[in-house]
Amino acid sequence: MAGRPVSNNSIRPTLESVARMAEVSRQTVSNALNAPHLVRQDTLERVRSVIAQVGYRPHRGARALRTRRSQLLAVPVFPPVDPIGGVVLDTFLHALTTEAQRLDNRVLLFAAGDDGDEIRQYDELREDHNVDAFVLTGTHVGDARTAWLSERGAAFVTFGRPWGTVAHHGWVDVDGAAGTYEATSALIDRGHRRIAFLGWPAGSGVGDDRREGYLRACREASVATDGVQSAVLNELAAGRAAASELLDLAEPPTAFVCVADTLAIGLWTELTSRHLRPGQDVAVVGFDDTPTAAVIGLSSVAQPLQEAAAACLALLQQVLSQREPSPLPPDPVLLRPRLVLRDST
Amino acid sequence: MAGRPVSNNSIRPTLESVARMAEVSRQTVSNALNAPHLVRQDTLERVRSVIAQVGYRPHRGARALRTRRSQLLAVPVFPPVDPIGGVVLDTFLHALTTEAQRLDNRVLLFAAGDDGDEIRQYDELREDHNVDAFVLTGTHVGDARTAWLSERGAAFVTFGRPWGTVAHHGWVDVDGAAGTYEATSALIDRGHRRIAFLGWPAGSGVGDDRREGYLRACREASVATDGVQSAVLNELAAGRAAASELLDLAEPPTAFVCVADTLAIGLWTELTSRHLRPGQDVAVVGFDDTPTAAVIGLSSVAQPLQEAAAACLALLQQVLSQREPSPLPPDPVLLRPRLVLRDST
DNA sequence: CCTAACGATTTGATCGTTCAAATCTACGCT
DNA sequence: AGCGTAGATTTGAACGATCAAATCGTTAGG
Repeated sequence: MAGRPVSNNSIRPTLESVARMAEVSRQTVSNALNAPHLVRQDTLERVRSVIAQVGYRPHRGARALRTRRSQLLAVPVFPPVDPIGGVVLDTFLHALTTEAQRLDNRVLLFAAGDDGDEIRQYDELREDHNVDAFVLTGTHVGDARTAWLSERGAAFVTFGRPWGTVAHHGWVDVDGAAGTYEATSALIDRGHRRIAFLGWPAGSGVGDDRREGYLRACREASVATDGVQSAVLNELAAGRAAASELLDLAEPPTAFVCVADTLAIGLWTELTSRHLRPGQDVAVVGFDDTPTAAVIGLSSVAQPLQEAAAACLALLQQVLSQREPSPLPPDPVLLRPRLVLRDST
Repeated sequence: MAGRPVSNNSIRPTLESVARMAEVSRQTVSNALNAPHLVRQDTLERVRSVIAQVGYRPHRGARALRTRRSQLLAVPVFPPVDPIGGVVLDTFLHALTTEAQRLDNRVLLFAAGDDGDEIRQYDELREDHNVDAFVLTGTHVGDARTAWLSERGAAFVTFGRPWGTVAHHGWVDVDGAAGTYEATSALIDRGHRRIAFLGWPAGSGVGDDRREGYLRACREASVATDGVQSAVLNELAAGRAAASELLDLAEPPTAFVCVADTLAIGLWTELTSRHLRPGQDVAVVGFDDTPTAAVIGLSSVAQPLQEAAAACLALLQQVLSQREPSPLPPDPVLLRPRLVLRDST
């Protein structure tokens, strides 16, 4: 049975102490760890056995000081706003943390208000904390943050496309249009010909993208879309009000595609108050596959957040592996979301 | 006179470079920063002006290597489970991050499954990452984590009482009983004499505590509690089912106190499906004041999460300021929650 | 036989800071 | 003058790792 790490002196083993014990030099131990191919086989085994025996683990602070690499990833947290959809970012954060751990990295959190504040944080995190890279979320039109980071040659990826500009950096995103296209198509396949879209006001990137998928599916199937599109803020009450209006039409929709679960659930409350049963009387599909959707049986388009997080880290590894800030960014990753069908469809 | 205008572009200023420029030694600059009282007034000013001029900021990695203090706080993240109540921990995490930043610290995230896994993470975070302290959430009966940390003299606080044992460590918690007591009393004041409690199964610490407040308020007002108490898992569906049962009683409750918003909302769905209007036909009070509660107009008991986070950091500062692990922990902090009355009461 | 080349290993310097101890200066006191 | 002392400042040595260059031992080539 392999020996468990022996706590010899309560004093933490260092490269030096391991070296003495294995009767080699510091650097050989270091090589055994970081560049094993430079070490002769028998020496390697001897060193490794001592390392295992004393339970040596390199001190990351010391390493960071020398290499200027901290193995730290900075990620922002936001004040909770959206009661339903907020969980998306939380899930992403959790996935990112897990993935980072797998790659022997860690996530350093920071809180920021506006973009300017966030940029100030970047500066501090880079300069003082030696953070290797950043993951940005919530990219928007005219994003000042990416420009700032690019100028300084900082490594970063965004979860979200660089809306409206050419990408000078790596990014990962979910193909929202593909998601709503699939959702809408599924409704059409089930015979619906009057399909409404509960969306956000134009100009939001994400919202426009998701609406596009709905429109394309309808166009291809020659389903009319006039008068059955709403554009409201991402709030339960707003969703409910918009839904109410659509249901009052002379020819009300038989199905709804929603830009987000938050709006879908707003619609849901309106339906139940009208004694309309979701799924039987009116079909509904949301977006984001929040836990709430799962609980109430709402069909929804699920973002592959785990994969998105993994992709972000893969891109970062790619960027970080290059010595100097590369002029051309890595290929962006666009992930396909998955339609989760439940009782509401 | 000052030396020639050194164009130290692009290269980060260090103690050494600042020292040269101010014509003093490294250590004097260090003292100017960390122990100004050791430096003569005029020297201090000279040094400070150079620091400001070149924008010097100490390198935290180097400092950490020497002082064995990283200014880092490790906090766990959990996979999102509770769609409604999960936001509580998120809010707490955000508050913690903000507070930590104010105190020139940062939050390092880690993901863990079970307690054993979490303990393995502690080890790594302490030994390899030099993390100064931990904040634990979700304390439970027979918690293995606190014992492990205490044994090793690690600095930590828990957000949540050490249920069932004597505290060997600092903790911050919210007085759940006080919250449900206040909620129940408010219902009694409004004339309710048949008040149900939607709670969790016994043995959960938090759940028992909150139930206790309800029981005390009823006892003091001679309101009966037999047959109107449920104990179910923290899920919407479970809450709804339990509520349904209670509403079917010969003499159904006119008011509900719920151990969590999740159950309250489960009850809510049952009410609306029975055409009972919350607030008018049946009074409801939840717990946690989640955004969902705010949206639908559900009265709820709000935890002061911002203050809780601040209190956690205050306790940690206290613990960390002592040279050696103190035998007696700092005074625990028990915060009073706040009853937020809305339409449902 | 000499030397070049290569693989394996060691040595010295360095990252930027703080700790611990040494030095220097000025001043008051006998 | 000599001495002790406190305050201000400097010096050398860590902290624990990696980088860059030097060294050593072997082997192959001419």
